[in-house]
Amino acid sequence: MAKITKLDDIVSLCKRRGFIFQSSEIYGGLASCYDYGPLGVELKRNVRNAWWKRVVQMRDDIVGLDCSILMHPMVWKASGHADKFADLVTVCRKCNTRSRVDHLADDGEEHTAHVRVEAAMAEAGELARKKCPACGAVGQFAEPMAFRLMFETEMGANVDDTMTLFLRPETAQGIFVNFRNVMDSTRVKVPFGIAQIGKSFRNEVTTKAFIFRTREFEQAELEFFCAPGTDDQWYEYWKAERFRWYTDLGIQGENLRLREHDPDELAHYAKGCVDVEYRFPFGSGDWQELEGIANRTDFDLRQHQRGMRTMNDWYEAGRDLTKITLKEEDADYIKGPLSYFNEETKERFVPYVIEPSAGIDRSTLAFLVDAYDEEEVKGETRNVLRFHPDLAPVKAAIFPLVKKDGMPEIARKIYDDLKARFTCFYDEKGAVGRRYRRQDEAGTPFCITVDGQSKEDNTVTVRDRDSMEQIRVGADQIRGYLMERLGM
RNA sequence: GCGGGCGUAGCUCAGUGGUAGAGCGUCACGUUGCCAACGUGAAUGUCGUGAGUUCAAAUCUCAUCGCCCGCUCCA
Repeated sequence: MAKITKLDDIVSLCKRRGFIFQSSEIYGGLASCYDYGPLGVELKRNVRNAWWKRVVQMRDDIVGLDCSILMHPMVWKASGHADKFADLVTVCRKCNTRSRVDHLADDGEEHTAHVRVEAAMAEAGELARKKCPACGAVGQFAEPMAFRLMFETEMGANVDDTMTLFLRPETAQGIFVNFRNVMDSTRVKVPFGIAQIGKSFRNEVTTKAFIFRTREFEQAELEFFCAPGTDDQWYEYWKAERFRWYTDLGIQGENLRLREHDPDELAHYAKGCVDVEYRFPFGSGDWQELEGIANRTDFDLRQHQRGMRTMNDWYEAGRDLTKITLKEEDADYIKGPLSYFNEETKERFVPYVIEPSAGIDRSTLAFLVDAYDEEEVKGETRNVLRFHPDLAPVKAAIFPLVKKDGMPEIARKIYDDLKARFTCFYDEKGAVGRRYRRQDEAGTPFCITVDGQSKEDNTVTVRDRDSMEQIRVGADQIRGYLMERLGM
């Protein structure tokens, strides 16, 4: 089995078959942005739907949400993004290595704790005595560059009355700020989860690697709220459950793994974090993150309780986020507005959160790469995408063997019937063998062919993508047959 | 942001100053009639973009955009 190993081959396949195009290509392209073509949009939608079905539809303890990309600026003050997503970076003039100012220490002693951007600014003045962690040169740093990791935009048509907003860098915060609303409207009880799929935006320092790291990307996030003390078991549960989702959809086990973060790698609020990683064929064949599953403790809800208490300061500071600091927590925070009351135990607490956060674009790429296969058939190379039926962009293609003798009419009728149930493709042009192979490269699981015999006994052939074997099925049973084989 | 490589048809690529090409794919017709068959014919190019040098630029120079690899970075 010859697997493609170069990213270029994948990019080429994606363009050739209409999965993924460079954004704004006729204008020379726009860095880090990609468009999904006719097959790609179906694939990506299927990935999204597979996630939603598993995480929301099939469960009675999780509900969905779809919140706006633009949110109140205070959301990002409370979450910490407004501070931390503005890291200062400097370059060592001697070795050209870039370092974050807040990562530098005197005489090169390393520390990785995040500090507020104001503090980093203050530190920037002291670069003269900082040591480059790469080459050891002291005081060779250039003027620090401020990286705004959140996209900014303005709301308001009247230029004199606009407010600067951020495009969300993650969908999770929209869930936290709607925690109260969902609680009040849906009669859910802890433990329960809120799930959301949507676009997020980050000004990544580096992008690259095709659609793996882009500045505009789609996330599928679940915030699963549980009682303190039960968080460890739910964390373990979601690790296993999320890993299984990928393998159930056909990712080969040897290309997938869970990687637990080291304690010093954890964000300050996280109690535990594990990545679901896939071995992508780019870079040095490195394992790359598809999804992170974190135990975020009660950090987020408590932060938003602090944010709610800070609103007056924000107004008084002329709505300038940079001029305020979050108010300290109420001593009685556990009874705050985002707390939960358990009727049975009569206990009130701020729920802990387990967060599985998956990248839809990354997963789509992984499913695409993993499904790709080449095999030798009679001296010819057959390219085939062995998608799981749930993910296949087109579920069945319907052909007349030849474009005459009434075969197209019968095939059309079958096509019209099937397309109401799932995505189908009709093709009557050229040799049937070529049509089969084209569908192989699109990953279509089944091809239905109407031939001479169809008119006599009302049967058609069903050709299997993976084995290339054909069987005859009654034309009036074809729908049920396919639905069953497709697991629908 | 640094270093290296690359950018010519939908894809893979050839083309080192003098008429823009090949294979594959696509389309049409014929033939065939179950696995990328064959025959004939056809369409498709801002040679990434812009400027410069030159009688003449895909080719030389500069700038710029984009992609890949390696650093760096990365909740």
